Amino acid sequence: MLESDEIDESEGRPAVRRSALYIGLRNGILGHGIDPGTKLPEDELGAIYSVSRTVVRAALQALAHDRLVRLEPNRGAFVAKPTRTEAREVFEARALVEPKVAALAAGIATHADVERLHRHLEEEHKAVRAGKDGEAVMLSAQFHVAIAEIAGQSIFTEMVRDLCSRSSLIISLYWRRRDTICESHAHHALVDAIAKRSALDASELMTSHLVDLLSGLDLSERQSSGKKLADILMGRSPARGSEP
Amino acid sequence: MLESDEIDESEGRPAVRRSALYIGLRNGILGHGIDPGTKLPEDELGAIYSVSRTVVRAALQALAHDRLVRLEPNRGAFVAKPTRTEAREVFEARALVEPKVAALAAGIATHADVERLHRHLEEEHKAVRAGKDGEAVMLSAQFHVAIAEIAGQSIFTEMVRDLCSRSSLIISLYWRRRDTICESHAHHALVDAIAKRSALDASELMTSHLVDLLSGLDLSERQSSGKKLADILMGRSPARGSEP
DNA sequence: TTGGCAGACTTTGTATACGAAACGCCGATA
DNA sequence: TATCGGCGTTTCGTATACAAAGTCTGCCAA
Repeated sequence: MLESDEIDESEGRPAVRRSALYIGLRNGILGHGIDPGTKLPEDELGAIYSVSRTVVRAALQALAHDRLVRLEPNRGAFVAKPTRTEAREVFEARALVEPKVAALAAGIATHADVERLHRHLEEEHKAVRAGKDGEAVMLSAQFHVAIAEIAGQSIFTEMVRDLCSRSSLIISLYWRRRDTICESHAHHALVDAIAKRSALDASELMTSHLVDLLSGLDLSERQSSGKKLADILMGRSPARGSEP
Repeated sequence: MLESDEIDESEGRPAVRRSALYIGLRNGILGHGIDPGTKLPEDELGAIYSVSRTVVRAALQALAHDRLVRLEPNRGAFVAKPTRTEAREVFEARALVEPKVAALAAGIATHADVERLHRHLEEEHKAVRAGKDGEAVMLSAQFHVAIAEIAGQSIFTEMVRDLCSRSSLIISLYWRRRDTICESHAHHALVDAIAKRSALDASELMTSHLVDLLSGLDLSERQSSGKKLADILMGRSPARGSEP
Protein backbone atom coordinates (compact mmCIF):
# COMPACT_ATOMS: atom_id res chain seq x y z
CA MET A 1 0.00 0.00 0.00
CA LEU A 2 2.21 2.76 1.24
CA GLU A 3 5.26 1.23 -0.28
CA SER A 4 3.68 1.49 -3.68
CA ASP A 5 4.36 5.16 -3.59
CA GLU A 6 7.82 4.84 -2.20
CA ILE A 7 8.97 2.86 -5.17
CA ASP A 8 8.64 5.73 -7.51
CA GLU A 9 8.47 8.76 -5.31
CA SER A 10 12.13 8.45 -4.48
CA GLU A 11 13.79 11.81 -4.27
CA GLY A 12 16.10 11.09 -7.14
CA ARG A 13 13.87 12.07 -10.03
CA PRO A 14 11.54 14.96 -9.53
CA ALA A 15 10.72 15.86 -13.10
CA VAL A 16 9.37 12.73 -14.71
CA ARG A 17 5.62 12.54 -14.54
CA ARG A 18 4.35 9.20 -13.39
CA SER A 19 0.65 8.66 -13.64
CA ALA A 20 -1.24 6.44 -11.27
CA LEU A 21 -1.56 4.04 -14.15
CA TYR A 22 2.20 3.86 -14.55
CA ILE A 23 2.71 3.12 -10.89
CA GLY A 24 -0.12 0.65 -10.75
CA LEU A 25 1.00 -1.22 -13.80
CA ARG A 26 4.58 -1.25 -12.64
CA ASN A 27 3.67 -2.63 -9.27
CA GLY A 28 1.42 -5.13 -10.95
CA ILE A 29 4.23 -6.43 -13.08
CA LEU A 30 6.88 -6.29 -10.38
CA GLY A 31 4.60 -7.83 -7.79
CA HIS A 32 3.92 -10.64 -10.24
CA GLY A 33 0.25 -9.99 -10.46
CA ILE A 34 0.63 -9.92 -14.22
CA ASP A 35 2.48 -12.67 -16.03
CA PRO A 36 5.22 -11.94 -18.53
CA GLY A 37 3.88 -12.05 -22.04
CA THR A 38 0.44 -10.79 -21.07
CA LYS A 39 -1.07 -8.39 -23.54
CA LEU A 40 -1.90 -4.94 -22.27
CA PRO A 41 -4.62 -3.45 -24.48
CA GLU A 42 -4.85 0.31 -24.32
CA ASP A 43 -8.62 0.46 -24.22
CA GLU A 44 -8.87 -2.00 -21.40
CA LEU A 45 -6.32 -0.23 -19.24
CA GLY A 46 -7.97 3.08 -19.97
CA ALA A 47 -11.31 1.71 -18.87
CA ILE A 48 -9.89 0.24 -15.67
CA TYR A 49 -8.21 3.44 -14.60
CA SER A 50 -10.85 5.73 -16.10
CA VAL A 51 -8.43 7.63 -18.27
CA SER A 52 -8.15 8.07 -21.99
CA ARG A 53 -5.86 6.13 -24.24
CA THR A 54 -3.56 9.12 -24.43
CA VAL A 55 -2.34 8.74 -20.89
CA VAL A 56 -2.32 4.96 -21.22
CA ARG A 57 0.04 5.24 -24.14
CA ALA A 58 2.30 7.57 -22.20
CA ALA A 59 2.51 5.15 -19.30
CA LEU A 60 3.10 2.23 -21.65
CA GLN A 61 5.88 4.09 -23.38
CA ALA A 62 7.53 4.88 -20.06
CA LEU A 63 7.25 1.25 -19.01
CA ALA A 64 8.71 0.22 -22.34
CA HIS A 65 11.72 2.39 -21.74
CA ASP A 66 12.13 0.66 -18.39
CA ARG A 67 12.09 -2.59 -20.36
CA LEU A 68 9.17 -3.76 -18.31
CA VAL A 69 6.83 -3.90 -21.27
CA ARG A 70 7.50 -4.58 -24.89
CA LEU A 71 5.91 -2.42 -27.57
CA GLU A 72 5.33 -4.18 -30.85
CA PRO A 73 4.46 -1.88 -33.74
CA ASN A 74 0.83 -2.17 -34.73
CA ARG A 75 0.47 -5.10 -32.37
CA GLY A 76 0.27 -3.59 -28.95
CA ALA A 77 1.98 -3.75 -25.60
CA PHE A 78 2.98 -6.89 -23.76
CA VAL A 79 4.68 -7.29 -20.43
CA ALA A 80 8.29 -8.06 -21.14
CA LYS A 81 9.69 -11.56 -21.24
CA PRO A 82 13.44 -11.32 -20.75
CA THR A 83 15.36 -14.09 -22.45
CA ARG A 84 17.88 -16.16 -20.55
CA THR A 85 20.65 -14.30 -22.28
CA GLU A 86 19.24 -10.99 -21.12
CA ALA A 87 18.88 -12.42 -17.65
CA ARG A 88 22.53 -13.38 -17.52
CA GLU A 89 23.52 -9.96 -18.79
CA VAL A 90 21.42 -8.20 -16.21
CA PHE A 91 23.09 -10.10 -13.44
CA GLU A 92 26.50 -9.53 -14.92
CA ALA A 93 25.75 -5.81 -14.88
CA ARG A 94 24.56 -6.01 -11.31
CA ALA A 95 27.71 -7.87 -10.36
CA LEU A 96 29.70 -4.95 -11.68
CA VAL A 97 27.66 -2.07 -10.35
CA GLU A 98 26.20 -3.15 -7.05
CA PRO A 99 29.37 -4.14 -5.17
CA LYS A 100 30.77 -0.75 -6.01
CA VAL A 101 27.57 0.90 -4.85
CA ALA A 102 27.54 -1.11 -1.66
CA ALA A 103 31.09 -0.02 -0.92
CA LEU A 104 30.19 3.60 -1.50
CA ALA A 105 27.16 3.26 0.73
CA ALA A 106 29.20 1.67 3.49
CA GLY A 107 31.60 4.57 3.29
CA ILE A 108 29.08 7.28 3.97
CA ALA A 109 26.06 5.66 5.60
CA THR A 110 24.66 7.57 8.55
CA HIS A 111 23.00 6.04 11.54
CA ALA A 112 19.64 7.07 10.13
CA ASP A 113 20.42 5.23 6.92
CA VAL A 114 21.23 2.04 8.78
CA GLU A 115 18.06 2.47 10.76
CA ARG A 116 16.10 2.76 7.58
CA LEU A 117 17.65 -0.41 6.20
CA HIS A 118 16.75 -2.22 9.40
CA ARG A 119 13.16 -1.14 9.07
CA HIS A 120 13.19 -2.33 5.49
CA LEU A 121 14.55 -5.69 6.57
CA GLU A 122 11.71 -5.94 9.01
CA GLU A 123 9.18 -5.46 6.26
CA GLU A 124 10.90 -8.03 4.12
CA HIS A 125 10.69 -10.54 6.93
CA LYS A 126 7.03 -9.82 7.40
CA ALA A 127 6.31 -10.35 3.72
CA VAL A 128 8.26 -13.58 3.62
CA ARG A 129 6.57 -14.91 6.73
CA ALA A 130 3.18 -13.95 5.36
CA GLY A 131 3.98 -15.98 2.28
CA LYS A 132 3.50 -12.97 0.04
CA ASP A 133 6.02 -14.04 -2.52
CA GLY A 134 5.54 -11.27 -5.02
CA GLU A 135 5.75 -8.58 -2.41
CA ALA A 136 8.86 -10.17 -0.97
CA VAL A 137 10.64 -10.06 -4.29
CA MET A 138 9.58 -6.45 -4.73
CA LEU A 139 10.83 -5.49 -1.30
CA SER A 140 14.06 -7.31 -1.94
CA ALA A 141 14.58 -5.22 -5.04
CA GLN A 142 13.78 -2.09 -3.08
CA PHE A 143 16.41 -3.05 -0.56
CA HIS A 144 19.07 -2.94 -3.22
CA VAL A 145 17.75 0.39 -4.44
CA ALA A 146 17.79 1.70 -0.89
CA ILE A 147 21.48 0.92 -0.62
CA ALA A 148 22.09 2.72 -3.88
CA GLU A 149 20.23 5.73 -2.55
CA ILE A 150 22.45 5.79 0.49
CA ALA A 151 25.48 5.78 -1.77
CA GLY A 152 24.12 9.07 -3.03
CA GLN A 153 25.12 8.72 -6.66
CA SER A 154 22.00 9.38 -8.67
CA ILE A 155 23.29 7.72 -11.82
CA PHE A 156 24.18 4.54 -9.98
CA THR A 157 20.84 4.67 -8.24
CA GLU A 158 19.07 4.82 -11.57
CA MET A 159 21.08 1.90 -12.81
CA VAL A 160 20.35 -0.21 -9.79
CA ARG A 161 16.68 0.67 -9.90
CA ASP A 162 16.52 -0.33 -13.54
CA LEU A 163 18.45 -3.53 -13.08
CA CYS A 164 16.43 -4.55 -10.04
CA SER A 165 13.18 -3.99 -11.89
CA ARG A 166 14.29 -6.30 -14.61
CA SER A 167 15.58 -8.75 -12.06
CA SER A 168 12.14 -8.99 -10.53
CA LEU A 169 10.77 -9.97 -13.90
CA ILE A 170 13.62 -12.41 -14.42
CA ILE A 171 13.07 -14.00 -11.06
CA SER A 172 9.40 -14.44 -11.74
CA LEU A 173 10.31 -16.25 -14.96
CA TYR A 174 13.31 -18.33 -14.08
CA TRP A 175 13.23 -18.86 -10.35
CA ARG A 176 13.63 -22.47 -9.38
CA ARG A 177 12.34 -23.63 -6.08
CA ARG A 178 14.77 -22.76 -3.39
CA ASP A 179 14.94 -21.34 0.06
CA THR A 180 14.28 -17.65 0.27
CA ILE A 181 15.60 -17.43 3.80
CA CYS A 182 19.20 -17.32 2.69
CA GLU A 183 18.48 -14.13 0.83
CA SER A 184 17.18 -12.37 3.88
CA HIS A 185 20.25 -13.58 5.65
CA ALA A 186 22.47 -12.02 3.00
CA HIS A 187 20.62 -8.76 3.34
CA HIS A 188 21.15 -8.80 7.07
CA ALA A 189 24.86 -9.37 6.66
CA LEU A 190 24.98 -6.53 4.19
CA VAL A 191 23.34 -4.14 6.59
CA ASP A 192 25.77 -5.16 9.30
CA ALA A 193 28.72 -4.46 7.04
CA ILE A 194 27.31 -1.07 6.16
CA ALA A 195 26.66 -0.33 9.82
CA LYS A 196 30.29 -1.16 10.51
CA ARG A 197 31.30 1.18 7.69
CA SER A 198 33.26 -1.63 6.14
CA ALA A 199 33.33 -0.91 2.43
CA LEU A 200 35.29 -4.01 1.59
CA ASP A 201 32.96 -6.33 3.46
CA ALA A 202 29.92 -4.69 1.91
CA SER A 203 31.35 -5.05 -1.55
CA GLU A 204 32.24 -8.69 -1.10
CA LEU A 205 28.97 -9.55 0.55
CA MET A 206 27.09 -7.93 -2.28
CA THR A 207 29.09 -9.89 -4.82
CA SER A 208 28.44 -13.20 -3.16
CA HIS A 209 24.80 -12.30 -2.62
CA LEU A 210 24.37 -11.68 -6.33
CA VAL A 211 26.17 -14.88 -7.22
CA ASP A 212 23.84 -16.63 -4.85
CA LEU A 213 20.80 -15.04 -6.41
CA LEU A 214 21.97 -15.98 -9.87
CA SER A 215 22.57 -19.55 -8.83
CA GLY A 216 18.94 -19.72 -7.77
CA LEU A 217 17.88 -19.11 -11.34
CA ASP A 218 17.43 -21.71 -14.02
CA LEU A 219 19.13 -20.16 -16.99
CA SER A 220 19.93 -23.31 -18.91
CA GLU A 221 19.00 -23.16 -22.56
CA ARG A 222 16.50 -25.98 -22.72
CA GLN A 223 13.37 -26.07 -20.56
CA SER A 224 9.97 -25.31 -22.02
CA SER A 225 10.24 -26.66 -25.54
CA GLY A 226 7.41 -24.73 -27.12
CA LYS A 227 8.86 -21.39 -26.21
CA LYS A 228 12.26 -22.28 -27.61
CA LEU A 229 10.73 -23.46 -30.84
CA ALA A 230 8.77 -20.26 -31.22
CA ASP A 231 11.88 -18.23 -30.61
CA ILE A 232 13.78 -20.09 -33.29
CA LEU A 233 11.01 -19.76 -35.81
CA MET A 234 10.71 -16.08 -35.11
CA GLY A 235 14.39 -15.63 -35.78
CA ARG A 236 15.09 -14.03 -32.47
CA SER A 237 18.05 -15.89 -30.99
CA PRO A 238 18.67 -19.03 -32.97
CA ALA A 239 22.44 -19.27 -32.82
CA ARG A 240 23.59 -20.52 -29.44
CA GLY A 241 23.33 -24.06 -28.11
CA SER A 242 20.95 -26.23 -30.07
CA GLU A 243 18.68 -28.55 -28.18
CA PRO A 244 17.97 -32.04 -29.46
CA MET B 1 24.65 12.37 -42.12
CA LEU B 2 24.44 8.65 -42.66
CA GLU B 3 25.66 8.17 -39.15
CA SER B 4 22.53 9.83 -37.88
CA ASP B 5 20.72 6.60 -38.45
CA GLU B 6 23.41 4.41 -37.03
CA ILE B 7 23.11 6.08 -33.70
CA ASP B 8 19.71 4.66 -33.10
CA GLU B 9 19.35 1.88 -35.57
CA SER B 10 21.77 -0.27 -33.63
CA GLU B 11 20.72 -3.88 -33.59
CA GLY B 12 20.29 -3.93 -29.86
CA ARG B 13 16.78 -2.53 -29.61
CA PRO B 14 14.35 -3.47 -32.30
CA ALA B 15 11.06 -2.71 -30.66
CA VAL B 16 11.21 0.90 -29.53
CA ARG B 17 9.75 3.20 -32.12
CA ARG B 18 11.87 6.22 -32.82
CA SER B 19 10.27 8.83 -34.98
CA ALA B 20 12.24 11.05 -37.32
CA LEU B 21 11.59 13.81 -34.86
CA TYR B 22 13.21 11.86 -32.05
CA ILE B 23 16.29 11.17 -34.10
CA GLY B 24 16.51 14.68 -35.42
CA LEU B 25 16.10 16.26 -32.03
CA ARG B 26 18.59 13.88 -30.49
CA ASN B 27 21.18 14.60 -33.11
CA GLY B 28 20.47 18.27 -32.76
CA ILE B 29 21.15 18.17 -29.06
CA LEU B 30 24.10 15.81 -29.26
CA GLY B 31 25.64 17.65 -32.15
CA HIS B 32 25.32 20.85 -30.15
CA GLY B 33 23.05 22.54 -32.60
CA ILE B 34 20.72 23.25 -29.71
CA ASP B 35 22.01 24.74 -26.49
CA PRO B 36 21.23 23.23 -23.10
CA GLY B 37 18.35 25.00 -21.48
CA THR B 38 16.61 25.80 -24.74
CA LYS B 39 12.87 25.48 -24.60
CA LEU B 40 11.29 22.99 -26.97
CA PRO B 41 7.68 24.02 -27.59
CA GLU B 42 5.46 21.24 -28.84
CA ASP B 43 3.67 23.33 -31.43
CA GLU B 44 6.86 24.62 -32.94
CA LEU B 45 8.45 21.19 -33.26
CA GLY B 46 5.25 19.82 -34.69
CA ALA B 47 5.21 22.55 -37.29
CA ILE B 48 8.84 21.99 -38.23
CA TYR B 49 8.44 18.28 -38.73
CA SER B 50 4.88 18.46 -40.01
CA VAL B 51 3.48 16.17 -37.39
CA SER B 52 0.90 16.64 -34.71
CA ARG B 53 1.66 17.36 -31.10
CA THR B 54 0.88 13.75 -30.24
CA VAL B 55 4.01 12.42 -31.84
CA VAL B 56 6.01 15.39 -30.60
CA ARG B 57 5.04 14.54 -27.06
CA ALA B 58 6.03 10.93 -27.55
CA ALA B 59 9.45 11.92 -28.83
CA LEU B 60 9.90 14.42 -26.02
CA GLN B 61 8.99 11.80 -23.47
CA ALA B 62 11.51 9.38 -24.93
CA LEU B 63 14.19 12.06 -24.90
CA ALA B 64 13.28 12.85 -21.32
CA HIS B 65 13.84 9.27 -20.36
CA ASP B 66 17.25 9.49 -21.98
CA ARG B 67 17.82 12.52 -19.76
CA LEU B 68 18.48 14.62 -22.82
CA VAL B 69 15.49 16.86 -22.23
CA ARG B 70 13.80 17.90 -19.05
CA LEU B 71 10.01 17.84 -18.77
CA GLU B 72 8.59 20.37 -16.37
CA PRO B 73 4.93 19.86 -15.50
CA ASN B 74 2.70 22.44 -17.16
CA ARG B 75 5.80 24.29 -18.25
CA GLY B 76 7.12 22.39 -21.20
CA ALA B 77 10.25 20.65 -22.38
CA PHE B 78 13.77 22.01 -22.20
CA VAL B 79 17.01 20.48 -23.34
CA ALA B 80 18.73 19.15 -20.27
CA LYS B 81 21.37 21.05 -18.38
CA PRO B 82 23.34 18.55 -16.32
CA THR B 83 24.76 20.02 -13.14
CA ARG B 84 28.41 19.63 -12.28
CA THR B 85 27.48 17.03 -9.73
CA GLU B 86 25.64 15.01 -12.33
CA ALA B 87 28.60 15.42 -14.64
CA ARG B 88 30.96 13.98 -12.07
CA GLU B 89 28.59 11.11 -11.42
CA VAL B 90 28.27 10.31 -15.09
CA PHE B 91 32.01 10.06 -15.44
CA GLU B 92 32.30 8.02 -12.29
CA ALA B 93 29.80 5.60 -13.77
CA ARG B 94 31.70 5.52 -17.03
CA ALA B 95 34.90 4.85 -15.13
CA LEU B 96 33.27 1.79 -13.65
CA VAL B 97 31.50 0.42 -16.69
CA GLU B 98 33.62 1.22 -19.69
CA PRO B 99 36.93 -0.36 -18.67
CA LYS B 100 35.04 -3.56 -18.03
CA VAL B 101 33.34 -3.26 -21.39
CA ALA B 102 36.62 -2.54 -23.14
CA ALA B 103 38.15 -5.64 -21.59
CA LEU B 104 35.21 -7.74 -22.73
CA ALA B 105 35.47 -6.30 -26.22
CA ALA B 106 39.17 -6.99 -26.39
CA GLY B 107 38.48 -10.56 -25.41
CA ILE B 108 36.15 -11.35 -28.29
CA ALA B 109 36.75 -8.78 -31.00
CA THR B 110 36.93 -10.20 -34.50
CA HIS B 111 39.03 -8.84 -37.29
CA ALA B 112 35.91 -7.30 -38.80
CA ASP B 113 35.24 -5.51 -35.53
CA VAL B 114 38.69 -4.01 -35.46
CA GLU B 115 38.26 -3.00 -39.07
CA ARG B 116 35.06 -1.25 -38.19
CA LEU B 117 36.74 0.64 -35.38
CA HIS B 118 39.48 1.72 -37.72
CA ARG B 119 36.95 3.08 -40.16
CA HIS B 120 35.28 4.91 -37.31
CA LEU B 121 38.60 6.42 -36.28
CA GLU B 122 39.03 7.63 -39.82
CA GLU B 123 35.73 9.46 -39.68
CA GLU B 124 36.63 11.00 -36.37
CA HIS B 125 39.84 12.31 -37.79
CA LYS B 126 38.03 13.76 -40.73
CA ALA B 127 35.54 15.55 -38.50
CA VAL B 128 38.28 16.93 -36.26
CA ARG B 129 40.34 18.11 -39.22
CA ALA B 130 37.28 19.72 -40.75
CA GLY B 131 36.80 21.61 -37.52
CA LYS B 132 33.32 20.19 -37.06
CA ASP B 133 33.44 20.20 -33.33
CA GLY B 134 29.92 19.02 -32.61
CA GLU B 135 30.19 16.14 -35.01
CA ALA B 136 33.54 15.17 -33.57
CA VAL B 137 32.12 14.90 -30.08
CA MET B 138 29.23 12.88 -31.42
CA LEU B 139 31.53 10.50 -33.26
CA SER B 140 33.70 10.19 -30.21
CA ALA B 141 30.67 9.09 -28.22
CA GLN B 142 29.75 6.63 -30.94
CA PHE B 143 33.21 5.18 -30.74
CA HIS B 144 32.65 4.23 -27.14
CA VAL B 145 29.28 2.77 -28.04
CA ALA B 146 30.88 0.80 -30.84
CA ILE B 147 33.25 -0.82 -28.39
CA ALA B 148 30.34 -1.71 -26.17
CA GLU B 149 28.57 -3.28 -29.13
CA ILE B 150 31.60 -5.42 -29.81
CA ALA B 151 31.54 -6.58 -26.22
CA GLY B 152 28.15 -8.00 -27.09
CA GLN B 153 26.42 -7.35 -23.80
CA SER B 154 23.24 -5.51 -24.61
CA ILE B 155 22.74 -4.15 -21.10
CA PHE B 156 26.23 -2.73 -20.99
CA THR B 157 25.74 -1.32 -24.46
CA GLU B 158 22.62 0.47 -23.31
CA MET B 159 24.44 1.86 -20.33
CA VAL B 160 27.34 3.11 -22.39
CA ARG B 161 25.01 4.61 -24.95
CA ASP B 162 23.12 6.43 -22.24
CA LEU B 163 26.21 7.65 -20.45
CA CYS B 164 27.84 8.81 -23.66
CA SER B 165 24.76 10.76 -24.65
CA ARG B 166 24.84 12.60 -21.40
CA SER B 167 28.56 13.06 -21.70
CA SER B 168 28.09 14.86 -24.99
CA LEU B 169 25.79 17.29 -23.25
CA ILE B 170 28.23 17.64 -20.38
CA ILE B 171 31.12 18.30 -22.69
CA SER B 172 29.19 20.97 -24.50
CA LEU B 173 28.56 22.65 -21.18
CA TYR B 174 31.78 22.25 -19.27
CA TRP B 175 34.52 21.71 -21.82
CA ARG B 176 37.47 24.00 -21.30
CA ARG B 177 39.79 24.73 -24.17
CA ARG B 178 42.20 21.93 -24.66
CA ASP B 179 43.71 19.82 -27.34
CA THR B 180 41.35 17.36 -28.90
CA ILE B 181 44.16 15.46 -30.52
CA CYS B 182 45.02 13.60 -27.38
CA GLU B 183 41.61 12.08 -27.43
CA SER B 184 41.97 10.72 -30.91
CA HIS B 185 45.30 9.39 -29.81
CA ALA B 186 43.69 7.58 -26.91
CA HIS B 187 41.13 6.07 -29.23
CA HIS B 188 43.88 4.81 -31.47
CA ALA B 189 45.70 3.19 -28.61
CA LEU B 190 42.45 1.60 -27.51
CA VAL B 191 41.86 0.07 -30.91
CA ASP B 192 45.40 -1.27 -30.95
CA ALA B 193 44.89 -2.92 -27.60
CA ILE B 194 41.66 -4.48 -28.79
CA ALA B 195 43.34 -5.64 -32.00
CA LYS B 196 45.99 -7.31 -29.85
CA ARG B 197 43.23 -8.94 -27.82
CA SER B 198 44.78 -7.52 -24.71
CA ALA B 199 41.93 -7.14 -22.25
CA LEU B 200 44.11 -5.69 -19.53
CA ASP B 201 45.60 -3.04 -21.79
CA ALA B 202 42.22 -2.12 -23.15
CA SER B 203 40.81 -1.78 -19.66
CA GLU B 204 43.64 0.39 -18.43
CA LEU B 205 43.70 2.53 -21.54
CA MET B 206 40.00 3.13 -21.21
CA THR B 207 40.40 4.12 -17.59
CA SER B 208 43.12 6.61 -18.32
CA HIS B 209 41.24 7.90 -21.33
CA LEU B 210 38.23 8.64 -19.18
CA VAL B 211 40.36 10.29 -16.52
CA ASP B 212 41.86 12.38 -19.26
CA LEU B 213 38.46 13.34 -20.60
CA LEU B 214 37.26 14.28 -17.14
CA SER B 215 40.32 16.40 -16.57
CA GLY B 216 39.41 18.37 -19.67
CA LEU B 217 36.20 19.45 -17.99
CA ASP B 218 35.78 22.38 -15.70
CA LEU B 219 33.71 20.99 -12.90
CA SER B 220 34.72 23.43 -10.18
CA GLU B 221 31.81 24.92 -8.34
CA ARG B 222 32.36 28.58 -9.07
CA GLN B 223 33.39 29.54 -12.63
CA SER B 224 31.49 32.05 -14.71
CA SER B 225 29.80 34.31 -12.21
CA GLY B 226 26.70 35.12 -14.23
CA LYS B 227 25.83 31.53 -14.94
CA LYS B 228 26.48 30.50 -11.39
CA LEU B 229 24.16 33.17 -10.10
CA ALA B 230 21.49 32.13 -12.53
CA ASP B 231 21.93 28.53 -11.47
CA ILE B 232 21.48 29.38 -7.84
CA LEU B 233 18.45 31.53 -8.43
CA MET B 234 16.85 29.12 -10.84
CA GLY B 235 17.59 25.67 -9.64
CA ARG B 236 19.04 25.38 -6.21
CA SER B 237 16.86 26.74 -3.42
CA PRO B 238 14.93 29.87 -4.29
CA ALA B 239 14.24 31.94 -1.21
CA ARG B 240 10.64 31.13 -0.55
CA GLY B 241 9.81 34.12 1.60
CA SER B 242 9.22 37.58 0.21
CA GLU B 243 12.11 39.94 -0.13
CA PRO B 244 12.39 42.51 2.69
C1' DT C 1 8.14 54.92 -8.74
C1' DT C 2 6.89 50.57 -7.06
C1' DG C 3 4.02 46.82 -5.69
C1' DG C 4 0.00 44.23 -6.51
C1' DC C 5 -3.94 42.62 -9.17
C1' DA C 6 -6.77 41.32 -13.07
C1' DG C 7 -7.37 40.40 -17.55
C1' DA C 8 -6.07 38.12 -22.03
C1' DC C 9 -2.83 35.16 -24.29
C1' DT C 10 0.00 31.21 -24.68
C1' DT C 11 1.17 26.48 -23.84
C1' DT C 12 0.43 22.21 -21.93
C1' DG C 13 -2.78 18.12 -20.44
C1' DT C 14 -6.44 15.15 -21.71
C1' DA C 15 -10.18 13.34 -24.38
C1' DT C 16 -12.30 12.01 -28.57
C1' DA C 17 -12.55 10.88 -33.52
C1' DC C 18 -11.12 8.98 -37.63
C1' DG C 19 -7.97 6.28 -40.67
C1' DA C 20 -4.90 2.17 -41.14
C1' DA C 21 -2.88 -2.08 -40.23
C1' DA C 22 -3.23 -6.71 -38.42
C1' DC C 23 -5.75 -10.80 -36.94
C1' DG C 24 -9.43 -14.20 -37.29
C1' DC C 25 -13.23 -16.22 -39.59
C1' DC C 26 -15.48 -18.18 -43.31
C1' DG C 27 -16.41 -19.72 -47.79
C1' DA C 28 -14.65 -21.08 -52.33
C1' DT C 29 -11.86 -24.10 -54.90
C1' DA C 30 -8.62 -27.70 -56.27
C1' DT D 1 -10.41 -32.33 -47.06
C1' DA D 2 -6.83 -29.00 -47.02
C1' DT D 3 -5.39 -24.56 -48.50
C1' DC D 4 -5.90 -19.98 -50.11
C1' DG D 5 -8.08 -15.53 -50.55
C1' DG D 6 -11.56 -12.05 -49.21
C1' DC D 7 -14.09 -9.71 -45.58
C1' DG D 8 -15.26 -8.12 -40.89
C1' DT D 9 -13.66 -7.02 -36.39
C1' DT D 10 -10.50 -5.38 -33.30
C1' DT D 11 -6.70 -2.60 -31.92
C1' DC D 12 -3.32 0.59 -32.78
C1' DG D 13 -1.44 5.30 -34.87
C1' DT D 14 -2.25 10.06 -35.63
C1' DA D 15 -4.76 14.25 -35.78
C1' DT D 16 -7.79 17.52 -33.86
C1' DA D 17 -10.55 19.74 -30.25
C1' DC D 18 -11.41 21.31 -25.81
C1' DA D 19 -10.13 22.37 -20.96
C1' DA D 20 -6.83 23.78 -17.47
C1' DA D 21 -2.69 25.74 -15.85
C1' DG D 22 0.78 29.11 -16.32
C1' DT D 23 2.73 33.50 -17.97
C1' DC D 24 2.78 38.11 -19.41
C1' DT D 25 1.10 42.80 -19.91
C1' DG D 26 -1.18 46.70 -18.57
C1' DC D 27 -3.53 49.28 -15.14
C1' DC D 28 -4.44 51.09 -10.65
C1' DA D 29 -3.31 52.41 -6.02
C1' DA D 30 -0.04 53.51 -2.30
